Amino acid sequence: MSQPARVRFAPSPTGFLHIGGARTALYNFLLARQTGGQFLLRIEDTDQKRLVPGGLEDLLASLRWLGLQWDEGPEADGVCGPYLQSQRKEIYQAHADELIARGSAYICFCTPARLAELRTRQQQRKESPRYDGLCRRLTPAEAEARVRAGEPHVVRFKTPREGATTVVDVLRGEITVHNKDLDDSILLKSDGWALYHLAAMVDDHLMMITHVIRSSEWLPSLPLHAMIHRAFGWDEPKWCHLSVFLKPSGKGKMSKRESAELMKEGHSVFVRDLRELGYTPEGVINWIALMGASFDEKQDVFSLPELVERFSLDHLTPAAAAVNFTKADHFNGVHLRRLAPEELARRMRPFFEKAGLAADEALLRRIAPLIQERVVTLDDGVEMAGFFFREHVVSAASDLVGKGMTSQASTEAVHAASEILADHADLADPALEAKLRDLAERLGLKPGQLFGILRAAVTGQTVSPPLFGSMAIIGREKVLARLGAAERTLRAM
RNA sequence: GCCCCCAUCGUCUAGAGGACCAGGACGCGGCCCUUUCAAGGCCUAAACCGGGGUUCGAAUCCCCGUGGGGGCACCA
Repeated sequence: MSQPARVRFAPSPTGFLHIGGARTALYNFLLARQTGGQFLLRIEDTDQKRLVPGGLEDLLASLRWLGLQWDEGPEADGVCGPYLQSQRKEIYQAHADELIARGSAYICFCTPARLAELRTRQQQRKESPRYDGLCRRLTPAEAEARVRAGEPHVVRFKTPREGATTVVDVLRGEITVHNKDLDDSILLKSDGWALYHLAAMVDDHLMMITHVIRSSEWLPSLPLHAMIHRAFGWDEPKWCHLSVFLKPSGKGKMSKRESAELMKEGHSVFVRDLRELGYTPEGVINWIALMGASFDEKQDVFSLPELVERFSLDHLTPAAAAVNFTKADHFNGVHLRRLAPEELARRMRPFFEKAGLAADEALLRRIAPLIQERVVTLDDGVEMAGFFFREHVVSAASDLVGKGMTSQASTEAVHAASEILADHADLADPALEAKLRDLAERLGLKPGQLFGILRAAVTGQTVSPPLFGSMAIIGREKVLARLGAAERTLRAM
């Protein structure tokens, strides 16, 4: 085992937690647990304009639902707090000052208007938009005087103009860029707030982060981030940039509109939606863990503890991965089948209640084994087993007529079956099935023909959980009542 | 436009120079089991982006091309 890793998930609460963020959080969590280290949650909320109401709450709830509890962060105080960047403004300002003192940053007075104009000119000339370094020429005395005079200003990083910067990414090896291709990025805005580049690097250092595991959209600014660490004289953390998720077609990232379309098909990229759609934390975790990774040559079903055991950054792949919702269903079904029936019942209950069915827990517990290998998501049970909770079921007349049979023959079959069933106080009697098979034979029917009619009569469905198990749970009285109703429907044809 | 990253079945991936007529999983198709639907079991089809090198030997290393992705904000 490697040294204990101190890692962090550092989202910005500008929306609801999606599977990309969840997977980043998961890998951080796994490395921390795997190495006996700590998993921190830091909220990057320096840009108050972009915050979404309820975003933070959703984030904490989604992470907890997935089972990714953080060791330090909001609602889990630690020695490195506060863990909300909005409460760390002065820390960043002090570090910006230090960078200026070290000659690695400078104060810039250029107005947004000049910057915009500069950018336009550069684009017209087909040059990359970059700050021209005008304020680099200011002497410290000049700069200080203008600051004191109240002139608006930002702090920029003084990126070397010559040479190249090399940074090592765990998944990709050395990445080298020419410094001339880099910009003098802004570190501190004119309102005094730090930008991500400064805030995140300062916090990662102060919070003693050993591995920065984040989305690969940060790769382009990796050289800047490494230079910031180096400018302070700090040791760099290990950098690990995760592959991005592409839409199912593999062409491009998921857009907002596509996410809405997905929801209609029972899929989503948002954790809160997945939960509502009847996915389990186990299924979602398993699904996203394997998008961009492989932990075993012969096995791909894992629980969270199993993932902790096997996790290693070496198992991650740098290539982008297309999201595959069919696979989410598969993993969800697998994990649903792994649940103890009582647990399945407990988890399905809210979905029955949401559907307006008074789901008695004891009854649900008896039903669970019957539908366990049939449900893909927790809400599937409602459609599959709703008939257990309803007083009456309505069967379509056409469904009550056996395959290849007349309504007359079907009526007789229902009637004869009712008489046999009436003889059994307990429909769980194992002899019952043999008797009904005998009946089928006597009537010259295949078992499937008779059972099909009974299924439709008793459950109101053509597809249902096993007939005998279902009847045993429904009970003789109700079964006979439903059969009687079916007989009346058939006679009326 | 510029910079960076990536490239094995439809999809997620195994593969770190000979163990590969390329393995697993999802999905697809077929068979078995079966009262429906599932689940389960068995089987089939399906890939090393292209071109140059290096090497006795390349899916694996290098270069070029192509394709895909990401980034170029006083957002994160």
